Formats: sequence, structure tokens, C-alpha cells
Amino acid sequence: MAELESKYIAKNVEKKWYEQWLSKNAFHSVPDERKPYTIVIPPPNVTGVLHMGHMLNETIQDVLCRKERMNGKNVCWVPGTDHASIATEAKVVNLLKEKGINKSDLTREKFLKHAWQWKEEKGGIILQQLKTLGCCCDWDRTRFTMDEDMSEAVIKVFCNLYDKGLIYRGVRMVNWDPKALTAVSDEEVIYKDQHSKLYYLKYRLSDDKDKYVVVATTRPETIMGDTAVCVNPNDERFNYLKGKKLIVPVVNREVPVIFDEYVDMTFGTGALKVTPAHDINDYNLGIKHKLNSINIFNDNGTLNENGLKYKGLDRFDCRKQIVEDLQAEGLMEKIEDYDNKIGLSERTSVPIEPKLSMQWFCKMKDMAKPALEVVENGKIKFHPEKFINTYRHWMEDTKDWCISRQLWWGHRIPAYYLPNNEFVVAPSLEEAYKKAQAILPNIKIEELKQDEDVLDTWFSSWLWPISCFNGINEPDNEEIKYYYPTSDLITGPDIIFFWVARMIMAGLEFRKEIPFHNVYFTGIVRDKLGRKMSKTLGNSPDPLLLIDKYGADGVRMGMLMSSPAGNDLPFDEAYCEQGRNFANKIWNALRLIKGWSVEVLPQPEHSKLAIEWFLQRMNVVLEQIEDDFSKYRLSECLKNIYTFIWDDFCSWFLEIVKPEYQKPIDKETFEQTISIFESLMKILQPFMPFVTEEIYHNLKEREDDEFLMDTSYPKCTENEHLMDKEFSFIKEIITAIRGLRNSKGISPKEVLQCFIKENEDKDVISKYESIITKLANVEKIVFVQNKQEGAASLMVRTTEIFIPVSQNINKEEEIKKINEQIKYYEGFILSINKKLSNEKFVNNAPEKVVALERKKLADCETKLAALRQELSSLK
RNA sequence: GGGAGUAUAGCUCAGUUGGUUUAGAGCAUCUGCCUUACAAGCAGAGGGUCAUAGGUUCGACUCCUAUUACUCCCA
Repeated sequence: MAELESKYIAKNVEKKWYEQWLSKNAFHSVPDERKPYTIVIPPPNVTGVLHMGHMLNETIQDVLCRKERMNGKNVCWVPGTDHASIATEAKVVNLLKEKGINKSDLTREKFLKHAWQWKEEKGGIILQQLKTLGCCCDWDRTRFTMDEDMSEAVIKVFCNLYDKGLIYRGVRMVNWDPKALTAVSDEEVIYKDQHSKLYYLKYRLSDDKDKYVVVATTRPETIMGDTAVCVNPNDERFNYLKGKKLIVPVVNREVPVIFDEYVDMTFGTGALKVTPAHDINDYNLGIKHKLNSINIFNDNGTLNENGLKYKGLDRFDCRKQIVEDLQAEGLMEKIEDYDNKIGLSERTSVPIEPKLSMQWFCKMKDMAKPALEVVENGKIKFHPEKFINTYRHWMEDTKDWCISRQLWWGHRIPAYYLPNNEFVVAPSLEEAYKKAQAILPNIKIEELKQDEDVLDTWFSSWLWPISCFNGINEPDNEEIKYYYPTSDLITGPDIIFFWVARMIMAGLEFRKEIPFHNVYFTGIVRDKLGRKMSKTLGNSPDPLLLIDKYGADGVRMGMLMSSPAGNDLPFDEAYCEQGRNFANKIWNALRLIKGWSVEVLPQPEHSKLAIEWFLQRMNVVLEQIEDDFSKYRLSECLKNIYTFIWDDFCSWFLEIVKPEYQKPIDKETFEQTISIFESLMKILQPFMPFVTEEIYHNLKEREDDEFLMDTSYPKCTENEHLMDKEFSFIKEIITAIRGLRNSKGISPKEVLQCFIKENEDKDVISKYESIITKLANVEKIVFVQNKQEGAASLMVRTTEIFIPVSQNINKEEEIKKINEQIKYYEGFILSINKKLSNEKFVNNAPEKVVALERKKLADCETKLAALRQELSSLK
């Protein structure tokens, strides 16, 4: 075998193994007799590039997939991308603009051609990036939400829901994005604090122009849309307004005063201007009191002809202008600073304009109920559980979902309009035509006009777990029957409503079955200062550079070490460095072993013991690992494995079995060490697939396609933990002796004598003598009855150890130390005695607990006695 | 405004139905080591009134109440 580099260089191995896995189709799944383990990837936007959030999310999925594969499951991880209507359309529009092309100059068909071209060229970047991370996706199954069969499913589902009366079309107040020129759903509006102003406007009485009512508003530019002023009927200040009319300032329009308890008497002046076309609450008031509704805005947020002389101005310019005009006319009483929250579009960050418009909606109530039930009754489990609260809160009060978007890129709504303005809904023009003929027998097919709008992107992604396996179009196909319901969904809590909730609804509605059994919510990746990582802040490291620097294994470990489920993780490159160092540590353990020459020799006692102990220890760790995985505690699990390999294996096991310099190792120990090393690589494989595969192939001659990732995960075989307990005592003894060397400045090479005062632990100590002598570098262990004069004394649990040292003992320092310890144990005994002398404790506490306290007391007294003796011998 | 969550070492977090010595780990810090696998390392050490105030209990980091601070979600 070739000489091994002294440092592990991830670059040299990661690409090689990924290509090997791909070339042998190691990630591909076909239904068979094994149990399936299915994950569908949360499809990243085609516009996206890999960011830290993806890194965390995909690492977790990969770990779970790799672990389940080794558990014997038929693992299928479906990758894919989402067409992301708004984001992609915006991207393409901008790209065209750079080329001097306006979207409005293009036909729908021409625009879509550009969009598809963009998607084919740029849309796959993110999936390629996942490969560098080591993701074991079944690439043959890569899906896109606008694939033909997926689109077909979306249209089918739309028609189905329409036929069931769960989709309707109507004029409603929607969230309008004046920049993207489309409606967005409630969930796409983000509320942000803003310092703004509260303007106090004077509305004169129509029958007495000298009197006026003051109305407070944050949006004076909407007065052109005012159709009433509203006050609370219980507000005595306004009794005199009954039956009166007011004149809207600047506009000079008479509007009625209406009375409604909706108005908060304590806010502003207690009088509210009512603009039904531009505020959801005013809209509801308008309906209740049969008010006119005057729309004053164009779609792009400028004023329309109802804006009178302000026509054409942008809404915010208009505000400035109108404030000036009001002041000039003396109709502005005052302006106050005011902090409020305004809704911004998630996509474009511009303030949302509430707008009355004709849109398509999906009724939520009937679908929400069963979707809530399956989470409440534990059929679907959330990790961590606390997200059930968030979920319930939303599901119990869910509003109808606005599903139409005024865009071209996406699934076009399958509604067809007749010349008489009626419409039919059907999956194709031909079927629509048949339906249309039932209404207008003489209609020609060319006279049907399809709705111009597309569907909300989430209206296709809510089908993702089903449509990835074509389960809508062919509900009984083998794949959907085998892979669905999927096993685990890994996603961020920020899309619990957008996506998770709706997938559950869709699963129950269209397959009468939940879409997944577990939902693992990851945290949000933040920077060291706790800020969300974002492009504008520039605080996000480039994942590919990180991988380049620390290796995919290092970065994977870095992500996981710091991310308990559901908790935000403050990302720090230092974690990746730790991951890289870990890979290097394992690599060097390999180098050590590869450097040994093997001969047939009797197996030394210390090696035999070490192997026995280590196998017991492995059982303890495996038990922990299984428990951690069952609770999705991946971070804890990896930490356990890290300690197991670094401390137990490298620092203890290898140090014990390691032959003296340039001496050979016995064959038996060597082979068992190799076998243990292999098990360790299996245990770590899901977390660090590259370095483990590389080492696995270095430990023995193997075929290139004899993959570690295809082996079985080691199983916990027995529950015998005795040696593990004994060994931790032995470790303490060795550590104490090393500590003594350290404090006395004695070289590790100097062989020491070791006397141990005989007590009930003699047998255990004798059993491990060969290990103690080797690791503590003592000649042998001599059991004695009394303290050895002139020797340094150590106390491990209740065992006293005496090590003769040539150096002078600093008496004062020793006395000081011993006194400190005596003080500690005296205090401790006091607290135990307090408990034991408390009758209630002795009577009420369980037998075991009381006995334990007695044992503690006895141990302490033994120690104290020894310490006091030590003290007197020093004086 | 309504709801949820968090508060443990300098930092990031464990601490499993209250009792295993008056709290553990990693990183960082400090001390000593280039000891032939590893300085991306080895051997050690220091560091915490478990946010504050009450309460329940024989016993509270753990359960309850209030307060404070921060985070998230919803309106």
C-alpha cells in the first residue's frame, strides 16, 4: 500500500468516492421486498444557490438516509426543484431587461420560452452543489414542479377541488404587491416595525362649515377613497354627529357618519375614516354599512383617475403632496410620530397594498380539520413537539387561500371564459369546450379564453410527496404504493403553514393518507451575532468555499455539532475546523495501524483486556446511538460518536494495544483492532461518509464497489456494562498518576514505583494491572497495608495510592492542598448528616436513596481519615 | 395586543419520571510537552449562588407562581 499522507486531505478523496458511488448507482432505489425509507427533498427554488440553510437541511436528510440504508431499509431520497413563480419570473424579467427587452412587449409564449431556457441553463446549479456535500439522492428520480406529469397533477387537483366546491372565484380584499404586480397570500406578507406619522385631518360638517371632526390616519393619501367616517356609538363625544354628513378634505366629497362598535374610542381622536377599497377592516365595515367603495390606485401603486389631481403620482409621493396641501388649506390639525407595523411583500419587500380584486381561492376549513387531527393524535410526529402549538394555532383559524397569481411562469389556471363572461373549469381546452357547449350550444372553440393567471407555487408543492411518485395521475401505480407515505420530512419552521400544513391537507384529501410520519424542524442558521444569514448583510459564508477549506465531512460535522432540533444555530467556522480535525485524527489512527508489523506472538494481557473492554464500551455507545436516532437527536449522537472515537479508541484503546516503538504487534490484537476500526467507520459513516469510506478501503484490500455505505450498521448485542464501569475507575487511577507527574515535573518516560493501600478494590486493580503499568508507566503495583513514608499520596475514590518521588515535596503547598480538601469533605459530610438526621428524610425517602447517602457518608469518612493522617505525617 | 419558547462555565449546548458524592461536554483560556499516528496533536489545570424572588417537598438545575431579559410565531 502506498505511503499515507501525514495529513488527511479531503479534496483528494471526496470527489473520487462520490463518482464511485454514482457510477455504481449506489443511491438508486427500486421497490422491492425490503421496507422503504423515503424522503422527498424540500425542493429548493430553481433560482437558488446553495446557502447555509440548505447545507444544514440536506446534511440531516443525508445522515438519516445513510443510517437507514445501513439498517437494511430500501432508501429513496428524491431530489428536485421548485419553479418558484414570483422569484423566477422576476429573475427572467430582469435578465430580459438587461438585453433591452420588456416583458410587456412579449407574448406569453415567447416569454415562457425565455423562462424555460433560463431554467434549463441555470436551474440545476443547486442540485449539482448538493453533490459536493455528499448527498445520496436518487438522481435518476430528479423532479421539477413543472414537469409534465407534475403539471398534469396540479391541474387535475384544481379541477377536482373546483368540482367539490372547494375552489371558488370572487372579488375579495387581497394582499397586492405593486412591484411584482400580483396578489400574494397572507403568509407571504411580513410585518415590520416602522417609524411613521399619525396625521390629524379636519373633516368639516356639511351643514356647518365652521365645525369639524378630527380624524387620525397613517395614510392621508387614501382620503380620495373615503366613503364614510365611523365613530363608536358608545362614544358620547360624537352623539351630535347622528345623521350628519362630513366633507372629506381636499376631495370635497360629502360622506355619511356611521356608528359601529368596531371603532376603538381610545385610538387617535376616536373617529375613523373609512376607505373600503384599501383596508381590510374598512372593507368589512363597508359591506356591513353598504358603503360605496372607491378604488384610487393603479396596480403599480400610482394614483388612478379617482386620485383626482394626484393622478399618476406614486402612493408615497402623493402622501407628501397631500400633506402639504392639507397644511396649506389649514385642514391638518397636527402630525405626531407614530410606530406601527406595516406589511411588506416577502418577495419584493415593498409595502403591500390591500386591494379589492377578482381572484381564485381555495377553501381551507374542511381540509384543515383532519390535517390538525393527525398531528394532535400523533399519527404525524413533530420534532421538536413544541411546533404542534404553532400548527394548531394556525389550523384553527385558517383563512381561505388566495391561489391565483398575476404571472405567466407557473401552472396556468384551467378556467375558460365564454363570450357571455361565464366560465367553465376543465383540465383541457377540449373538455372545457364540451362543458361550454352545454351553456352556449353554438359556441366555437376559438371563442373560449383561458384565464391569464397562474397558480400559487405552493399549490403545486403541496402535492410534492404524492406527485414525485405520480400518485395523482396514476393513484394505483407500484411506486406510490411502495414509497408513500414518506418517512421523514426535514424542513424549516418558517414554512410550516406554506408547505407542511398544506402537504398534510393534500395527502389526506387526495390519498386519504398522511404524507409523512415525522417532521423534523431544523433551526435557522444565524451568524455569531445571532443575525439571520442574508445576502444583504453579507454575513453568510459561501458553502462551497467552506467545503473547499474543511472538506464536506468537516462541514457536515460542523453543521450538526451545533444544531439540536428546532434550535437556531449560531454558525461558527470553528465547528467546521473541529470537523476537519476529527477527520485528520481518524486518518492518523489509520496511519498508526498501517505502520505496524504483524507477527504471530502471544497476545499480551493488556491488549486482551482492552479489546474486551472496548467491545463492551461499544455496546454502551451503540445503545446511546440508537436512542439518539430514535429521538432525532443527531447533534448529541454525533458528539457521542466523536468522544467514542477520539477518547475511547484513540486515546485509550490504541495507546494500550500499541506495541513499543519498532516492535511488532501480535496477529490476534491486530486483527481485532482492524475489526473494531471497521465498526467505528460504520458507526460514523452516516455523518462523515467520505473519510470513513476512504479508511474502510485502506484497512483491507477491497473491491472498489465494496462500499462501506452498503454495509450493515453495528448492532448492540449485549447489556453487559461491568468492564466499562471498572475501566472508568482504572482510567481515574492512570489520570491521577499522570497528574502527579505533571505537577511534579516528572517526565512521562521515567518509570515510577506504585504502592496501593489494600482495600475492597484490590481485585479490580489487580485485574487491570497490565494496563495501569503500561499507561501510567509504573513498574508494577504493590499492595500495602500502610502509608509509604516519603511518597506522594493520591486519592482515587476511596483508594490511596503512594508514589515515591525523588523530588522534594513542598510541604507547605501540600498542607494547603490537603486542608482545602478536608474542608470540602467536612462540608460535604455536614450536608449528608443533615439529611440523615432528618427523620422525615429517613422515613420518606426510598430505601435506595437513604442507603446511598450512608455509603456517601462512609466513603467521605474514609477519605477524611486518610487525609488527616496524611496531614499529620507532613507536620 | 394574543400565543409559544429560552435563560446552566468566556462561547455553544447536555442534564432523560425530583435523590449516583455541592452540575457535565465541546470550543476557548492557562500550564507542561515537537513523547516516532496525529501541534489539525499529547498530558494536565482553572472556570458555574443553574436569570431573579417566592412556593411545593424530607430533598429542586429539575415541579408551581410572579418578575426580568431575549427569541420566534400570529394579528
